[in-house]
Amino acid sequence: MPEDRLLPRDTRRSLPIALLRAREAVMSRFRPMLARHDVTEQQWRVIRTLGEVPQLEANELAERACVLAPSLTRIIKSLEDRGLIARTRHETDGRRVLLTITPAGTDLIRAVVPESARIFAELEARYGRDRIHSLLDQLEELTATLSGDEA
Amino acid sequence: MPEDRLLPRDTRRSLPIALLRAREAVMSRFRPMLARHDVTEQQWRVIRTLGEVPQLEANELAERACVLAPSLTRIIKSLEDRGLIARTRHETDGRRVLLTITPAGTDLIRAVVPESARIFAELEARYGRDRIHSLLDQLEELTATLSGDEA
DNA sequence: GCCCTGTTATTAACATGTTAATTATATCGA
DNA sequence: TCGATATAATTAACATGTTAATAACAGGGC
Repeated sequence: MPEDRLLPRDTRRSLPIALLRAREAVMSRFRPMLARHDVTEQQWRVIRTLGEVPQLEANELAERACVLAPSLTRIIKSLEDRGLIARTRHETDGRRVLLTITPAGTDLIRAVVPESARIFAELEARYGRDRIHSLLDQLEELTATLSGDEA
Repeated sequence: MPEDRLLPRDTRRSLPIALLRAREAVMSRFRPMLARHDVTEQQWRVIRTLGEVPQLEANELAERACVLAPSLTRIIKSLEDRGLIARTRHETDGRRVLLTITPAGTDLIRAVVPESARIFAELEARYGRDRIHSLLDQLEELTATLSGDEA
């Protein structure tokens, strides 16, 4: 067993890389459609998240949309300039920022959702609905297990 | 069933977001260690990949390390300046760039690998070795299915 | 040998990721 | 009330993602 090459583990079986590749394989199907609507993947997550509730505080929005606070600050600025979301100050706590979606924002959601559903349906047809749900279950369990406690 | 809220699909069951969260949960365990060695996650993927073969062309390296060409250009510049990798021109084809790891690069690998293995072992212990392999299988199948043909 | 075309890598321009520092506001306790 | 501490958001600085354009070279057909 010559050691001329260093083998960290099994690179072809790396969990982080497998997650990265799978994510890219999935997103490459959605990105062109989102680009046609002039939104990035992250901007779409923010808009869609705001479409689900009457209003959200910035930190909650960041958590749900899976974007870091500095990114959210920039995205909010951009989406507010485009009139897709609205920013308000909390009444009693001047630090907090409240976000809501605008009518233009809901219009965008209504335009994107059917296309998104179509793409996802084709993905389900290709890979199998039950297998996707099974995969989702395992991903959620992994996430829950690892974020359980810090160590 | 009032329609005051728009429900794209089941946001809490979004495959792209689940992959993103899982990836973040995993990487958050490795990032601090890599930071102590002054490399980013992507730089580490590049270095580790080069540690597995005598030499690689840039396009092959980008593919294996899962970084886009423009990112690789920047990373190569940085790692070459730090003496961790070496860049050569292909003998007969002036367009191609050949990359090899340097002794300093292999030193870094030797320093990082044990720590990486320790972190991964703890992850395996926590989530289960067989479950991780099962998850890897499914991720690879999903990736293969979706990148099978373009549509 | 020369144009045409395709390929490889780089650059450009902008958006986001990532960590640390900073600002603004709240809250608590003396 | 004041001052110390904590929290929310922003900013700063750098690295990477993403797409499009460009530069540099190869190869084929004439």
